[in-house]
Amino acid sequence: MLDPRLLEERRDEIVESCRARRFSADVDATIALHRRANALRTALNESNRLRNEHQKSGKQKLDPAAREAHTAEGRRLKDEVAAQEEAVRLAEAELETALRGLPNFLHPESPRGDESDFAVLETAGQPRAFDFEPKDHLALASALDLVDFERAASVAGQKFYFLKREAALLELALQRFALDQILPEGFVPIVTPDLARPDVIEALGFSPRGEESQIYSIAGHDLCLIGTAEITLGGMYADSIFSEDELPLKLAGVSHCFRTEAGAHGRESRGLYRVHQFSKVEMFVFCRPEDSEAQHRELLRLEKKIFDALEIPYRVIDIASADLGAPAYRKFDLEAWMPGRGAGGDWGEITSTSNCTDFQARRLKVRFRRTAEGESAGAGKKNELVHTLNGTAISNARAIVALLENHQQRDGSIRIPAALVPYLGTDRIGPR
RNA sequence: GGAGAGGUGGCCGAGCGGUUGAAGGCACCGGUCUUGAAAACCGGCAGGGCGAAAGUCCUCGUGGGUUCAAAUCCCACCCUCUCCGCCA
Repeated sequence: MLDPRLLEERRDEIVESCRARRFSADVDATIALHRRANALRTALNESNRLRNEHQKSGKQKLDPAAREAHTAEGRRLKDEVAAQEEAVRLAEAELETALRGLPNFLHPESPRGDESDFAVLETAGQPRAFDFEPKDHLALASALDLVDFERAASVAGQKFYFLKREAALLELALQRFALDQILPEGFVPIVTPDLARPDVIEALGFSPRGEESQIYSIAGHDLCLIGTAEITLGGMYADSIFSEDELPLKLAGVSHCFRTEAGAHGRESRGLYRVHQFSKVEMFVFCRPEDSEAQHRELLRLEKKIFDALEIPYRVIDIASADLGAPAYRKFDLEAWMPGRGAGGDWGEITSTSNCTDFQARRLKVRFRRTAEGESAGAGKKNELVHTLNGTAISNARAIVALLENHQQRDGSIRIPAALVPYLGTDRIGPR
């Protein structure tokens, strides 16, 4: 959520952000709502002040007639305040709804345009030149008996899967491998709940309800399955105040992720690429505003480190404005080369890292206290909102796709990159 | 799921229906003292809205209610803890 006080001051930027993200939102109407809510709030304050004064005067001894008059006036003031409170409540609710429709500011360097208008920041590794016809991960996994979509469909439905044999171990190995890559950087490893309350999900900027929702709801309970540990990790510190020396706080969340993939049919989504459930190690950072850009680069660096070690070619893209979503100020994705994707191979998203600045922190009420360095007085400093960032360390289903397709051998076996061998316990899967 | 206890400021913890936005302690900040640090002592210090400021308003889990007046009384809900049951 944006700071309503910045609406007028930075109106043009917000309008530009809406346009660039293809958000239809009325910024000027929101400004008007903010003004109206403020005016009503100020009027209510004045009424409250009068009421407080009246109440104080009621503490003295009064003769019966005066007491009766006083009580009557007290009732009148009470009713007046109640009416104004209702008006304020409505106005503020309206403002909040409008505010929720506004996206974050846009990083000046984020490419403007649609999904396909991303900028390629760099490419690492070379797509492998095969001396045989490479298969896609589904063919490879079927031949090696690593997945079972058919039986999963009968158990849970389409787009669920059983991972079998080395694939099951690979899932666990990748998680621990990814954790070991980032823990030395100061991340606290955390296994989070896989469910969360709708209000937490909303506070992080996701929509738990509605036709288009990517979020599963639990029938009979006020709970949803999380789409990412970003939700639980962000919610973990909702309504808290850090001291400056606690920042940056870096969390490495391990969770399952669930997505309805509503409206995703027909897109390139064979096999494990787009599924309803996968597990993920997610990095989440709370930091000072002045540090968030550097932290964003740091998350990107760690993502690259992980896929470098997995010997998977990838490119880094700077996501274009219309593909950014509401909370992200800027977003970088890693796209791995997937030889089995499309006709002759294609890039496929494997990680994503976003700087959400204070957009999530505002609704979550995550703040920090500066330790008053240099300031003369030291007192009277306001607490500030932190910035939040998130980034994928490893997202399992897609990491497995990339591993199988990139490291397949002529005989149908899969070479395991050296860095992963200690975790998986073998340097090769198959042939069978 | 059943029974009981409880949710107060960054943390711990007091709080007769009005004098309590809140005692006390810890932490933190400033100062005195000290070669320096510690200790001791003095002072400051909840969060948020509106406002240039003075100031003013709101907030004692959440939402209702009683009252001229609620952190204090009543109701509902949420959460935590203890015991019992069930269970990987």
